[in-house]
Amino acid sequence: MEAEKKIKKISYLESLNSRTVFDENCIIQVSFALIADKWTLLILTTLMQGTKRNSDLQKQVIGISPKMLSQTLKTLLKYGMISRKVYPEVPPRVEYTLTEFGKSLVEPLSSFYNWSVDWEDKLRTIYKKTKGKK
Amino acid sequence: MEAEKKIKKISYLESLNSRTVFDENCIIQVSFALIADKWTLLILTTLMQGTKRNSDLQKQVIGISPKMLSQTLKTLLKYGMISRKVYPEVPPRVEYTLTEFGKSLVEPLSSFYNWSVDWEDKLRTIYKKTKGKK
DNA sequence: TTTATTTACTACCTAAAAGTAAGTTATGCA
DNA sequence: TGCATAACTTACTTTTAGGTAGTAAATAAA
Repeated sequence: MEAEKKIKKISYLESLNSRTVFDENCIIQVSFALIADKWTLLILTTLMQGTKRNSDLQKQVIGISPKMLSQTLKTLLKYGMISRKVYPEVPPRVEYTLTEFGKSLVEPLSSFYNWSVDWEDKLRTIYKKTKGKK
Repeated sequence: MEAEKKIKKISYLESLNSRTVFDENCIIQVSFALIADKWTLLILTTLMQGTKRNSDLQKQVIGISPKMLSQTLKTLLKYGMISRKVYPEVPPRVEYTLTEFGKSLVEPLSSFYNWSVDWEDKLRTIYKKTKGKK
């Protein structure tokens, strides 16, 4: 990224004054309300690798139930973040792909991924201590 | 950011092969399990503005209940992402500040913030349609 | 016609998250 | 001691997330 663009980008957050209110009129609260949950972010991250079938996702996103997978895909479809293509085959084949809107999340999600890698030891220690419970 | 660093950073995600499994041994699943929820991310984003008191956060993070605020702050304290300083005054004053670990989230959170601003119209349309319900 | 296979949906249930409201602690000073 | 106030906690209730199991659609091949 060019230094110029970087400066512009960080400035959004720095432009907030200390009395900025984060309500539903604030776009960051809106976006967190829509996508800030574990399964949604994991599925989006997985789809960044490319087109996937339902069964691929079921294999890759360990721990997700078939119901949550279908439900989350349906929501992302409704949001326009993924597209769905059905192949008239037997057995049926359905493929999910990120739309341009979905792909726009590559940067924030990569950023989170990098952060996780950088702080891996610390994060694992916390996770063990809390056993995933907050 | 220098182009070199940028390349290194994006490569974490690109280095995954298409059969990578996202289970609890995968660091991205661990980090999402710990912090991927609306209130946690909103409080962290707010604290990126600097030190805040409980009552400041209550005023800025619209919609959060006092219980959720206390609870989330307690969790972040346990994670070592924020520090807590009590001033022996009347009435009591307690200030919360991001630790170095907490500050390390500036980049991913800024990235999300920028994304939200870039897609503001689309996000608001979705939010209205769904009324925040998934 | 029956079978096989993937996807998706529904109904029912349990567990966890989160809201409400009331009460408690901590604090320094009068 | 009593007070005033911010910060915090607890008990209770409601809401939402999530799991399991069963079923249906699709259709080519047996």
